[in-house]
Amino acid sequence: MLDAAVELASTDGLDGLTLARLAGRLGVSKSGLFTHWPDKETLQLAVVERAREQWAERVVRPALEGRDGVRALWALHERRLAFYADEVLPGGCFFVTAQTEFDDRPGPVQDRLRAQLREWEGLMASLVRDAIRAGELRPGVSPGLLAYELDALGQGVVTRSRLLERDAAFAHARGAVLLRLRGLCVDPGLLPGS
Amino acid sequence: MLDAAVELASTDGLDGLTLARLAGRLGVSKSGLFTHWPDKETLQLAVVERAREQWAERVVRPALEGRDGVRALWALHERRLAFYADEVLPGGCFFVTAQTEFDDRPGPVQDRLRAQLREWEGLMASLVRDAIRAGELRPGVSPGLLAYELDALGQGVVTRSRLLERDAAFAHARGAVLLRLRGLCVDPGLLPGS
DNA sequence: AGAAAGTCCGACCGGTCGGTCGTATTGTTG
DNA sequence: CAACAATACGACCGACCGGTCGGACTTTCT
Repeated sequence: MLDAAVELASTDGLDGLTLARLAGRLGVSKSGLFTHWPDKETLQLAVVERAREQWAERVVRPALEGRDGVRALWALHERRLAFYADEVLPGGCFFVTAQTEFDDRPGPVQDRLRAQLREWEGLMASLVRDAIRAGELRPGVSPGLLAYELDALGQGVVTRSRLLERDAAFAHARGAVLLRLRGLCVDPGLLPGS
Repeated sequence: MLDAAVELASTDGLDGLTLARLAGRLGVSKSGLFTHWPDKETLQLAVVERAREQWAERVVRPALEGRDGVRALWALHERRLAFYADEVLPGGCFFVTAQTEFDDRPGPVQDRLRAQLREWEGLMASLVRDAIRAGELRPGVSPGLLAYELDALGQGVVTRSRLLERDAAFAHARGAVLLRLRGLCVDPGLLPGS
């Protein structure tokens, strides 16, 4: 049920997500939605939470299982690109849409999105720290900076694959991170060949 | 006049840009707007065009004057960050908002945004080619890939500086591109020291 | 069986949206 | 001074927004 809402929100935004359209898509009446959520903002918060679960299920968990350090970082990036390429969400990425929409609109929704972004970058930064500690990455690399790079390079593919040449955009997103990680890796064997 | 529209659109999006609110902000009546633009889509197109002019005036032109190659690439990035840091637009960046909003909404507005994005990345890619030809950058670097990297790393700061720690976000955006260009530069003296 | 609680519905509310229209005002031209 | 185009206006339109409300149906508990 919330999955349909996440799909709609990924294309039209959390605000463009209309109660009437969501109801129509679910085959229920608009007032029926109010049985489960008292108002739109509460529904938006539920949608944000569901999007997080979906991201954890389809990107984070499969990428991290059995991996750590640099291999986990790379798997995270590849899973992310696969999530976009498979068009799991029609709008590409819920978080890109929602963060852009709410980055200058204070309130509970922004607070939740901020916390989730912090958690996501924190995950990557901590994987970087693990990799340094394990001797996989050259010491001296800033975890926060590298997390920013990886996230920005991954995020950039969403609009670019839709507005410009799709295949080239994905190739760039993949190649950029691969180049960056290879440059920092003590043992290049941890990363795929090409 | 269109400047006010660009400002509003940078925060609320091209669709969230309401005729009534724009009229109120300009101190004119809503119907007065229809004297100049037949409908909202025409106004949106005019806003997109005005945003391009503003970007050309405040970022591209000052960055390119008297520079070329790597120095021009770096100046482009620093001008871009300054544009964001100075909060020229209350929403941070018109193009980030508009591209995210219209990347899955076909039509004349999307076509225009696509053309502008192509032009922007094309400019950077061609500067990269110039730099290679001039011997400033190591040969073998892909202009398209590097343009993607520079743009993604610059774009990422917009939402991140608003949702996370502002200063850290700008430092990351600056440091990431500086590191990347320094790694490719034959003569590091072309770039600032830190 | 019957009361209570949960679920969902259609009808409706005030407000805002993009857009139209008739009109008043203004500046220009003969 | 009169005629005319340009400009701006308030009033208004149908559509859609988020949200409310009273009633119908179903399930559960006593």
